[in-house]
Amino acid sequence: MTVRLYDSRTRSVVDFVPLVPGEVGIYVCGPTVQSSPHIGHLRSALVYDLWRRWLNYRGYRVTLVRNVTDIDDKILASAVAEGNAEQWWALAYRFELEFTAGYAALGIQAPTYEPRATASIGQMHELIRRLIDAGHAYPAADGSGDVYFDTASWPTYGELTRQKPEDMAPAADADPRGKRDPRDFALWKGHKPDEPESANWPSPWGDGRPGWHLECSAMSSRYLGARFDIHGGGLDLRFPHHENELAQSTAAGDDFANHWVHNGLVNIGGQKMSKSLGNSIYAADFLGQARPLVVRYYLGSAHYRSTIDYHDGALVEAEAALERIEGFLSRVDRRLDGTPFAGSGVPVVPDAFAAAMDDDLAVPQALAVLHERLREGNAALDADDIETAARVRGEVFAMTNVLGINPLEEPWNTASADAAAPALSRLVERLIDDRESARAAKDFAAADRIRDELTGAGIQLEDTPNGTQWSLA
RNA sequence: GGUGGAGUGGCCGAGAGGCGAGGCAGCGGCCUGCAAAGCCGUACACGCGGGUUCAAAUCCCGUCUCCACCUCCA
Repeated sequence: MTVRLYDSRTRSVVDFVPLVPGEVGIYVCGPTVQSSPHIGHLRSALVYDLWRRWLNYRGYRVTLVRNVTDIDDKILASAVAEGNAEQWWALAYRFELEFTAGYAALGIQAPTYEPRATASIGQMHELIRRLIDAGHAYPAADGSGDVYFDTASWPTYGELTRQKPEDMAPAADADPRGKRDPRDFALWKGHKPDEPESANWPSPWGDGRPGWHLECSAMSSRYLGARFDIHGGGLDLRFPHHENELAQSTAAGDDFANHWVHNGLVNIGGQKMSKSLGNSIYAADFLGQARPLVVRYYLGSAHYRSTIDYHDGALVEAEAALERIEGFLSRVDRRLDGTPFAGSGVPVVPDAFAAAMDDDLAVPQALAVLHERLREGNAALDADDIETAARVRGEVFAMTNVLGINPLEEPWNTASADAAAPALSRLVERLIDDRESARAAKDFAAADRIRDELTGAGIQLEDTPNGTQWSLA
């Protein structure tokens, strides 16, 4: 079984062959922490969480690096905005915490390393040095302290996005400053008088701060080496960000990423979320509309390269699908309890599921396998074939664990931690007993009254051959 | 202008030459005192116009519409 992935550079699905057998290094562009996370940010992080979990399941030891861009024009602009008493670094950290909380809510595993741009200034300087020495970068002639990458000096510039430099729309650069060519981009930005002193680092080319693209080149090689397996990020980062990363790293002599992976974006009403349109759905609001597990199911259920177009009702549908999973698991565990089949069963994923996941992480098809198994398991329970039910339980466990949506595992299993639970249980069971007595006496009006009362309190009843079950709605 | 991507049934969302993924919603049935859950069955489809083929949602030609990137962006 070989994992295959779509490499956006070659625009083809290729067999994934790790540089070091059994190990995978992945670098993902994380957010610029300048404002609150929206659901697109969550989706992006979730995509690489799924890649990581699947590669783990396939036996690879995965090193996942996701950076935090904690300095950039907008962060500094916010910090010096009129009436704002917050330091830029405090603002950056405040939003970083929001991102971390959003990731954690969705059960996204923390990256192996999560470096901040401002902690790798030395590595960036070293990279600039190499680029200047190689003739691919130059300090601006205007004495600004800026250092630019010389795109004209790099013949393959544009290869990642298949663009010819001469075809690129004339860069409407607001401030060409000391650039030799509008397409050149800043590696180092000289300090400006209106920017805070705390955002100013000494460098051989003048005091200043790093350009955006440079950090990812510096940090990926710092944590994963000059050559690593997979570079990921949002589709919107392909140009200019990833194109520039590729140019500066390879021009400096690094082999850089073996494969490029790009995740699709989240649209609202057919359009990308953007501040100017004011159509962003923020993570905190979204998580308030449904259980985090439901949000994870929803954002993770589309293929990672597809655009997700959010629509009203999407979370309700995801909730229903998830309840099918939860329904089977609680049903099967009730039936297996006390039998030799109690327990998780063998947590192995079905072949069809594995084949789907191997095929460029085809989660939609993998979910189809999961739902087919749920039907098989439910049918087995209907037929009281507990051996089959137990086998399916193991498969469902394995599949949902890989997808991070197993309701019985961390971080979703929150039941029983509540001290009030035993008291509630006792009261509900007492009412169920009363209802049973009424039913036995054919007093269905009384029985239904009890059920209605419980329903009104948010408690669902289900009559099964093994007695009445209850659950919180 | 350049570079990519997308148009699938009431909705979401896969697939990519031939047994109509899967989910949600619908309809019929089984089960149930009635429900719920579950199971079984079932209708509805591939933007438009041509073409290739025994066979096309899938290939080819043309055409329409939408989206993304080329400017900070997951």
